[in-house]
Amino acid sequence: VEKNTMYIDEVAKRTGLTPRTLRFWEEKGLLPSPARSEGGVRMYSDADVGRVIRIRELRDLLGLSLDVIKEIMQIEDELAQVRLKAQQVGREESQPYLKRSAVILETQINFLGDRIARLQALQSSYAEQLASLRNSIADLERKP
Amino acid sequence: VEKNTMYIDEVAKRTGLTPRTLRFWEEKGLLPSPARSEGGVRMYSDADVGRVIRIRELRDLLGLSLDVIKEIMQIEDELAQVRLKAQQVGREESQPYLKRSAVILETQINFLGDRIARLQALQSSYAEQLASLRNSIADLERKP
DNA sequence: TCAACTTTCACGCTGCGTTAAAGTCG
DNA sequence: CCGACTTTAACGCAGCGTGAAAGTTG
Repeated sequence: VEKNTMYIDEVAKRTGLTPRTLRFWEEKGLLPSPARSEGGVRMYSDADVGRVIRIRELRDLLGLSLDVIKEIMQIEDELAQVRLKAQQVGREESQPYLKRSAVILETQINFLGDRIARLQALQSSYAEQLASLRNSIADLERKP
Repeated sequence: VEKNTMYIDEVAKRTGLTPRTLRFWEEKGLLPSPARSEGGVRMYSDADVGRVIRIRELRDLLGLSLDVIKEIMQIEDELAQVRLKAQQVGREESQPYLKRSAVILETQINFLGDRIARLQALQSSYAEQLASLRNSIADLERKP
């Protein structure tokens, strides 16, 4: 089912969200106002869906507030713009933008690394408890 | 500064939360009602602080709702109780509880593994973009 | 025309932040 | 008695869920 224009309910199903959430995100400036039909019904493209999925990841995986996500998305949009212009416009002009973008990406990567490490620590502590539990269970089974 | 009894503000500083949040969690049944002074002021122990930190991890790292966290904490409390009784009470009686606890721990471990994998995927995508960006920057520096 | 969607309000719930007013601690 | 902290109570805000009432789509 590969359509490049769809109703809000289709977007909701593809992203695992609700129409209400999509309208709310649009209202808050996280999503651009999509095209409208003659009667005023929202019509979405596949690109729109991609953006929704990106935002959902930032919310669910990182638990960021919508305000913070909005900033990140604006930075990513700006980054994409800069990279396009870097090929058309002059070299020296675009370089500082590229370096700024690199710094932003590094920050994100470090932030993710920290998160991952802490989750792994939590997982290890659970794994230890599980191993200890299994020993207790095994003891019980040896001497009934 | 190792006290085993302290005011709510000290707990707040140690956990990085606010007194309001601690009182709210207590009200919602996440934290047990702590001891009170003569005048009715809450007095916390180091053990209380440990519980707060555990809850904070579940909220920040996993983004779970307070209701879900409450269930998890109750399960962990029950697990601790069962493991204590398993040494006193009969063997056959405690075994099913231990096995149920093991299943719960496995579920948590798998959930964490999934989270970690998705975060690593996100990190990889950022790393790729960063590498690509650095290529562009290097190109600009070679032909000024 | 009819079912199944859509639209814009608008109120409700969670998880606290933030005063306000009064009491406790040292 | 005083300043810093505490108490309960209450309203406010974000991020939606959940209808209600009316229009659009096929």
